[in-house]
Formats: sequence, C-alpha cells, structure tokens
Amino acid sequence: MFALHLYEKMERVKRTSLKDIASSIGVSATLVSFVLNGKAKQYNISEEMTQRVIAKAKEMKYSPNLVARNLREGKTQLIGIIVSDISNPFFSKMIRIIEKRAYELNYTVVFGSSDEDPNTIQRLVDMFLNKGVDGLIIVPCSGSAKIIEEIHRNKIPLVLIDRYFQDLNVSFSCLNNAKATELATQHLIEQGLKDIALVVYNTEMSHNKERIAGYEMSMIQAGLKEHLHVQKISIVNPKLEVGKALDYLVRKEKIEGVVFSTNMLCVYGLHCFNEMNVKIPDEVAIVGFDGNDVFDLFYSPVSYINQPIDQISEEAVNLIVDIIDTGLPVDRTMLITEPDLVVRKSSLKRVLING
Amino acid sequence: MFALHLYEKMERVKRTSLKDIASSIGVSATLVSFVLNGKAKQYNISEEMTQRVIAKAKEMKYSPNLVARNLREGKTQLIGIIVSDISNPFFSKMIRIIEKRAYELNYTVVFGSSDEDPNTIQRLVDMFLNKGVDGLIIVPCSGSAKIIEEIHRNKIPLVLIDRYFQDLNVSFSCLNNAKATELATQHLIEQGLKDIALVVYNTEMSHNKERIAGYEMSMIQAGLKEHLHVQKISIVNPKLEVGKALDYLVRKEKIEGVVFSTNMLCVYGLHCFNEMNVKIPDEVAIVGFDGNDVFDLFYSPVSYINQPIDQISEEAVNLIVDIIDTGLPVDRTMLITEPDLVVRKSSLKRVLING
DNA sequence: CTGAAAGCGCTTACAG
DNA sequence: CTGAAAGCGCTTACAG
Repeated sequence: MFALHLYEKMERVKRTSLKDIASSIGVSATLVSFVLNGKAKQYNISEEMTQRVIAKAKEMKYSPNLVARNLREGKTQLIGIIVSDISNPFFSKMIRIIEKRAYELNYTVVFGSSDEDPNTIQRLVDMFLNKGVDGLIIVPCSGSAKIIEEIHRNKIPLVLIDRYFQDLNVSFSCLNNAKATELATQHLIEQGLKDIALVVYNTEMSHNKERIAGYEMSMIQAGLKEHLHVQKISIVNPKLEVGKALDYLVRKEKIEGVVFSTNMLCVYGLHCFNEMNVKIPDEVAIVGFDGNDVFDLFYSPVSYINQPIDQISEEAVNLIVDIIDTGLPVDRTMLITEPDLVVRKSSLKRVLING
Repeated sequence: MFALHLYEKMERVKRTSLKDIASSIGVSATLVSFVLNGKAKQYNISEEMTQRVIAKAKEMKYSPNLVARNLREGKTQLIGIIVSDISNPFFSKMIRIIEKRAYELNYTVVFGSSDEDPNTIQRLVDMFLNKGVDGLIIVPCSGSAKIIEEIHRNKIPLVLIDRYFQDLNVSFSCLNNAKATELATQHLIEQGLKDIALVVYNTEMSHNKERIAGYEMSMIQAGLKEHLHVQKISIVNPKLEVGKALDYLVRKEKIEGVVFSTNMLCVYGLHCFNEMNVKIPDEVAIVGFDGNDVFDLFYSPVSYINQPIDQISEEAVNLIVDIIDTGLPVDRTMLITEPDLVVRKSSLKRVLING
C-alpha cells in the first residue's frame, strides 16, 4: 500500500499588509495607515508622499485585514440575524432586504435559522457574540423571552423583528397584526359571511395573539360573537393539523370563510381544500397572508393580507445601526407598519342560493 | 433650543477575557489558555489547578473572543457563499442546507446575492476576503470566469456550485444537467409528443448549455431533429419574455409539450399559460424543474425534474472544508449528482383525438 | 508545572 | 511632517 499524493498543501497567496507597503517605500506603517484612512491632510502629510503611498498600495493590491482592524477597534461591522427558517419565502425575502440595507450602511450580515427553538436561538446568539457582532436582529420564538432579556440586560444592541414581547423593553419592527386580521375578517363579513374561521399557529407570541385579537374584535363588533371559530395549529406537524382543522370546520361547523394567519398555513390549507374537494370561493371563501406565486396561480387567485416586508426589514436595519452608533435608547422604539388587503377571486361573494 | 437627551450612550457589558480569569486567580493567561483549550494534560498542569481555572471561567461566563483568535491563527472558520438570489426558493433551500452542514463542521457562513452580475460577485468576493473567510462557495454567473480564475490563482479555497466552467480547473458540485433534460424530454417523447420545446435562460453557463444539450440529444436520437424548438429567455425581464415565447410556440409552432429548465421559468410559464387560456396537459404537456408548492397546487400538478439539492449543497460544504484543511487539490474534484423525474398530471399523455 | 515574551495586522496617542 | 510604541485578546515557542 502506498499513498498517491493527490493533494499537496498549497498555501494561500499572502495578502499584503500595511507593513509590506511601509517597508517597500521606506516609511512607517503609521504613515501608511494615516494615508490609506484618508487622514493625510489631518496629519499634514505631504502631497507627494500621499500619492506615493496610494500608488504603492494600489500596485500591491492592498486591502485592509478587517480581522485585525476589528480587534483593534472592538467593532466588526457585523450584524447577526436570526429568523425562524430561511427556506420559508417570507424570511428569505426578509433576509434579502436586510442584507441589502446592511450593505448600504457598511455592515455585513451573518444569520441562522432557529426552527422556533429557543435553544437554537441561544446557541446562535452565543456564536454570534463570540464572533463579535455589533448587534442582533432576532425573530424571537415562543420560550425565548429569557434569552432576549439577557441580551438586553447585557446592553447588546438588539432589535426584534416580526414579533416582540409586550413586557420586555426591547425595540422592534413589526406589522400591525391586529389590523391585518381585522382587514381580512371585515372583508369577509362584507361579503355577507357569518361563520368565518381563523387558522393560526398555537403560540403565545405577540404577532399571533394580535392576529387573533383583530379577528375576534371584528367578529364581535359585527355581532357575530356566536360565530367565532379559532383553530390553533401546532408547529410540529402543521400540514396534517390544518387538514384535520379544516375538515372539522367544514363538515361540523359549516364555515363559510377562513382567514389564514400565515402564508404557509394558507398553502397547507389550499392543499387540504383540494384534497377535500372543497371549491374556493363557492363553498368556502378564503383570505391568506403575504403574497406569493402559489396564491397567484391557484385556480381562484387567493386574496391576501399584504405585509410590507421591505419596510419592516429596512427599518429594523436602520434602527439596529442607529442603536449601535448611538447607544441603547432609554425608551424602546416601536416601529409598526400598516398592512393592506389585496382582494382577488378567492374571497369574493358567493352566489347565494338561498339568500 | 435644547436637546432632549432621549439617548444615553450605554456601553455594552465588557466580556471577560483570558487575562481577567488569570488575574482573578493569580496565574498567567498562558496557563488559562492551555486549560481552556484542553491542553492541561499535555502541559502537565495539576488537576487541582485545571479545575480551579475551569470553575472560574464558568463563573465569569468566559467565552473566547474569536476575532482575536482568528487574527492570531490566521483562520476565521468563516465560509463565504455567493448565490444568484437568496429570495429564489431554490437558493434559499441551498443556503439553509449549507448553513446547517457548515455548522456541523464548525464553520459559520456569510453570504450574498449576485443578481447574476459579475461586478456584484467581485464586490462580494473582495468583501469576504477582507473579512478573512477561509474559503468560498460560489454560484458563478455569466461573465465571472475571470474573477473565478483570479481567486483560484491566488490559491484561495473555492468550490463552485450549481454551475462551473468547463475550461477552469476549479472544483464544483453540480447536477447532471444533461441527464435532467434528457429525462424530461424522453418522458414527453414517450407520451407520443413530437413538437417539444425547451425554455431556457439565455446564458452560456455550463448548466444551461448542458440542459440544452440533453434536450437536443434526446430529440435527435428519437428522430425529431426537425422538431427542435429552443427558446432562450433574457434574464432582464423573464416573465414578459416567457409570455412572448410561449405565445409564439403555441400559435405558430403548434408545440405539444414544453420542458422548462428552471423553477422560475416554469412558474412564469404557468402564469402565461393561464393568461393564454391554454389547458395543461390537454393542449400542452409540461415538465418543470425543482419541486415547489406552486407545482403541487396547480390545477394539473406539475411534473418536474427533481434536483437533489440537499446532496449537492452538503457535498459542496464537505469539499470546501476538505480543501481548507488539506490544501488545494492538484486535480479538480467534480461532484455530479443525478436528477430524477417526478411524473404527475401536467405531462401525462393527452387523449389523442386524431391518433 | 508555570510564566514572560512575541506576534497576528491594525489604529492612535504621544513624542519629536 | 514622520516614527516608535502600546494595545486589542489570543496562542504558542521558549525558558526555567
């Protein structure tokens, strides 16, 4: 037996450092640093020297080692982002916008998916802090309040996004969630429906409670208190549970309309309605959450609550950068963005046979 | 005028350093470093001292400053990833898997979206290298060959994913793209169709050329050389162009089947067929690329070429980590994953009226 | 068994 | 106008 040395260890080409430039033109690293950081004038460095340094830096393809700079400055220009699941289109869109806005503000983003597990959030937070992130943007999950509070207590710049904690003094950027389900519910009520169900996740997080509240308030105000149907879906096997819930709602409760409180719940719902052979909107009128291609291409294009994800995400970045630069605000900043309703065929008034 | 001091600069709680632990128990930082890096035995440090250090570190909630470690070690445990667009579900799934696998191998991921623009790739590469990434995983785009070659010439660990350059000696992890369109085309041929079109992007990248080649070969082998229809779609306004292309193919060329070479092209195609009121598969049979909810929920569930994205992504991470650890291989590693075909209603044989 | 020293590459206060 | 020195927090070769 012998080893075929298919691999041979090749060293990366060494990057040029400040010292390399300095020694190649016979000046100090200090001088080079001043020039390359645009402080030549401030330190009265001669124009000629300035040009020589700049030319040499270009020639040697210098760019600063940010790890070294970060260590020295105690700043990394890194923001850590934690979302529930980056393969969920809602969050991948969010990440895309955050990345873009962060770049504009000269920050880089590292991120991770929590899968709604507080332990994963804790692990990611620890990792990010060890990496030296300057701040965190987090979609908190059920059971993560203590972790969030601990971060805040340690005075680490932090902005929550999509959800927040009522009783934690932490800034956030969120949708007006109560308004969202209000719009949807009122729209279905205007279509003449009475038995309108809400399908939500089974979580105590702010966004969810508010979505329930918006629905219930609209129903009660319309005198439909006796017609409330809130179905809570476990995160564990949502697709299966949505199926059971819809079956129950349609067969037993004879519901006429459904508001889905997230995009994925609605997509599962469409699958289930198809399997149950329930016609939309003839048998059941529906409103989904967040636009997507599935809604567009469904045989009855799906009406939905439109969440201005661009604005929510950009403002979260603006805020975290502001906090990083300015320091923690005494009072929490609450950025609340208004939803609107996109009405299409899936929610439009049925031909009423007996009415 | 006076300023309301709504903000007050609050310093982050200082992290405890090696020195803090050392001085608090009156030993050297060296000793603490040895213990905390599991080298106590190796340096014959007494069991009692070892325990004292560990206890103190725990008490003071020490965790190492990775920026400092990175600077010292010349390694960051960071991998930079560049995809076309993270809000495209194919790439967000890819990123999700890469992130997970990287974590298992003790790496963190930073990423960016190129929008198929070589300048953006260059900018991201520069940024990542300044951040000190240990390696790069890149979805290269048209016009990026020079950039890729330069990275490789600088001996920076690099793995291409999804696409590669025939004449660049750079490792990659890709689908067997020719096989993919072969499977789809042959399937439609088996359904008795002759005029089968291929809708692809207008790019010279490997994956695209291979997808065209697989289609053409299948058609020619089946004696359908006269029935070739390749429609190339510009990246600039793909939805509009798909519409025009399909209109032309259906009205003028009387095509009976279409193979779409990416998920988004197929989604656009579904939109357009709906607008044109073309029934799938009765009037045109179709095969898409990559599974997604849209395909599942379309009135005729869409048959598609299944790309094992998990495997492609995981192997790319395994490979880059191997290259980082081992050094650049002399020969490039080519990881090619096999596709399979998921057949559903959208491609099934039409009721042949005249046949 | 343990510590002092050097050095990763950078920035900046200080000195001349 | 310019340079030597210190220090960010870590690891490790060297010395005792």
